[in-house]
Amino acid sequence: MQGGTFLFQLRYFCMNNRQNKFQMKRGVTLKDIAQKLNMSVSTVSKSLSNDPSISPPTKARVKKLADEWNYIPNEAARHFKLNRTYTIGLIIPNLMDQYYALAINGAEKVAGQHQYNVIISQSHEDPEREDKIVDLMLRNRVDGLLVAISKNREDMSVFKKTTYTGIPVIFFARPPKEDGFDAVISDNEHGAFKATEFLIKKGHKRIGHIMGPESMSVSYTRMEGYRRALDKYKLPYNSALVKSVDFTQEATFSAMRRFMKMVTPPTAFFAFKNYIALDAIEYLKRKHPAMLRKIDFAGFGNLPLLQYLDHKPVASIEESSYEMGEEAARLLLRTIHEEAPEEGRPVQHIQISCRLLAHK
Amino acid sequence: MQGGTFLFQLRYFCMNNRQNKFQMKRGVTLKDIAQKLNMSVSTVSKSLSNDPSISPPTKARVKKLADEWNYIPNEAARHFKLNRTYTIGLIIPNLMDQYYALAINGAEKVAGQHQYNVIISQSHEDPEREDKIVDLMLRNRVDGLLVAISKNREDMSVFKKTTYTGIPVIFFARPPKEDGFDAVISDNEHGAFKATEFLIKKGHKRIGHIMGPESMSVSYTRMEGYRRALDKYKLPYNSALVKSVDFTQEATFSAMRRFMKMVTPPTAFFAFKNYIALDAIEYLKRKHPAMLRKIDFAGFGNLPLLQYLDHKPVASIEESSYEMGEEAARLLLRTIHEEAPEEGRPVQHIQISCRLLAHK
DNA sequence: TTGTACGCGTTATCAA
DNA sequence: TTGATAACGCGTACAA
Repeated sequence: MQGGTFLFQLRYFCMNNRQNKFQMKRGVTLKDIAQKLNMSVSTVSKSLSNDPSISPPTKARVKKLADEWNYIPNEAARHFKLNRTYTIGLIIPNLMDQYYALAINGAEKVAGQHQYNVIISQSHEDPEREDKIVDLMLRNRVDGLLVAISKNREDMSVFKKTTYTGIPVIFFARPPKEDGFDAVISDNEHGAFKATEFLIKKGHKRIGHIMGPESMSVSYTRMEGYRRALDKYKLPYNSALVKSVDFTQEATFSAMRRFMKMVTPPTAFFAFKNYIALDAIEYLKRKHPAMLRKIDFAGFGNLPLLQYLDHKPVASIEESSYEMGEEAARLLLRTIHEEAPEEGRPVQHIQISCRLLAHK
Repeated sequence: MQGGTFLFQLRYFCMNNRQNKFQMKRGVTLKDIAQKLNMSVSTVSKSLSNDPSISPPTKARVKKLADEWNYIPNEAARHFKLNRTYTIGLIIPNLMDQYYALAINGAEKVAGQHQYNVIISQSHEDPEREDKIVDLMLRNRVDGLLVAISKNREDMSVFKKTTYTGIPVIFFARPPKEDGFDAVISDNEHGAFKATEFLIKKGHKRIGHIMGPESMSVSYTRMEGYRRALDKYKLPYNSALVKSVDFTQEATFSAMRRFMKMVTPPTAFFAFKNYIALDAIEYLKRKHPAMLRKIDFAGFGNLPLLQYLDHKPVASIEESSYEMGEEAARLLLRTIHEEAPEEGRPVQHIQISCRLLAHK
């Protein structure tokens, strides 16, 4: 059924010539097959789904023609009837961040295992854009939403609305500040603790923290871990050693400038994430090359690109974002398949533990 | 219309209590609104689409209730009727490659501008998996396909079938070996020429080429550019200086091992792409640290991560993958909206020119 | 063993 | 100005 079939296909399409491109036939339907074979649509439908009530010869005829005509079942129609699209929407800040790319892989895997499609969209850290994406996805009737919210998100009403409408939303990586939402997150506090502890054990007494944006709750959680580590090892906490950045290179440069201007700058930094640490290292390269080898960094995110770097963090907190994507998707599917989502259900939280990874 | 509305929503959902979770109502419909207001569905539909034949008071009543009940139009149903899903499928080898991540951004932008959704899937360089993805996407009736084929793809029949069925396919970045397919690609030969020329002008006389997989046509195109540059500058072409790899680190290491074993190893390399150059540099770091500063690399792909590297290629060929994604999506949408796709149409090719980018 | 009828949410057409 | 009806592709309960 190679070339010949294709030509036949072409003829077939030419036959039902509809002028309007928007009404153009886009694929063979059960009806087409039924007409050709002089039988009813339901017989064709049953034949193709191997219904035992259909006689083998009939089945054979149907399957033969379906094959020749290259029939492809229309899942959209099937789902339409079921009132579900078997599609989940995935909203992330940025595809270029390998962390999210990995999480997507995990989510896609789980979704695929359950015959779900995934549609991905990026907020580019813009809450307004995020709102539009949610709206678009709801219009397209995704069965659920997987969201790593943009860093400046304040108003959670869109997501509340979504949940109340019966479309479950699972947050991952970046939980909302507000309580009451299902979420899958890393064990951020413990990870931060371990990273800081690693630096302390390496002998550092004065450790700075390049904190994440103040608009994100994770920033505080990680800061708390940093603080707990200092406490445990009887090091003083000094708020001057904590500076918040917004992920832009400029912000990190500016923070580093202020750090390095101090009378006694920190000898090590725990960074909210390693993309930030890389910018901080870049700053040292440009402005304080002599310090490069004296200052240690540790941060979240064991990025594949780290392997190529000469100057890199001494330790990373491996966040298992692939696993997080998997877990988030699993939780979402579970929620989707739950009975009676109207009933009150406890908020679900899943924590993925982090691993400390010393480099070199 | 905050909290109160939501509660109402809840009650609303509880009222039509259907046991079966698969038949559960998932959102307010036109019918619901029509029933409540004692009018026909068509009136409601027209009111919401601002049909001039509906009286302003009626429109107002409808819109008010639609708002209160938080009506969200069901695009799936709408598309179902129109026989199109306003969704395009995007198949790439790997999301972790920033090159594709950027291309996706470009494609998404253009698709979004035309109210199209994008569903993304990764082949992970596995043709079989790619086949399954195509099948799945066709079952879901995407309106068109954007594909960067996996490196080992030999049999193009799936895509032929797709095209003949009336679903346009645009290839990008990696065109098929076979002719006859629409594609958007970089000006690979010229890019390769410029990269090699750059190395020559830097004084190198013995330039190796770490070639891409032999299964990919682009590999030959880039090799041709390399060869043309040698020719132009009267340097001898030596097939021993060309070694093909398959993107794995092991393959690149092995190629470099053979290169460095030569009596006079190359003093510079033109790499099929910079991810390969990075592995080659990594090899030198481990095995020939002394040579690190003496050997130059140039390759395709100006990756954002390059900025953080100490040892990096001296030049990159900027492929404008964002632009390529845009162009590919544009071409696809144009093809989708074409009248009479049955008619013979010349194969469409778009070339994106590359820019040489010297680093540091 | 096969066919008929219906419904999913929406829009377009035609009738009232 | 509004309403009734058909249609999109499919599955299924029920009738023949």
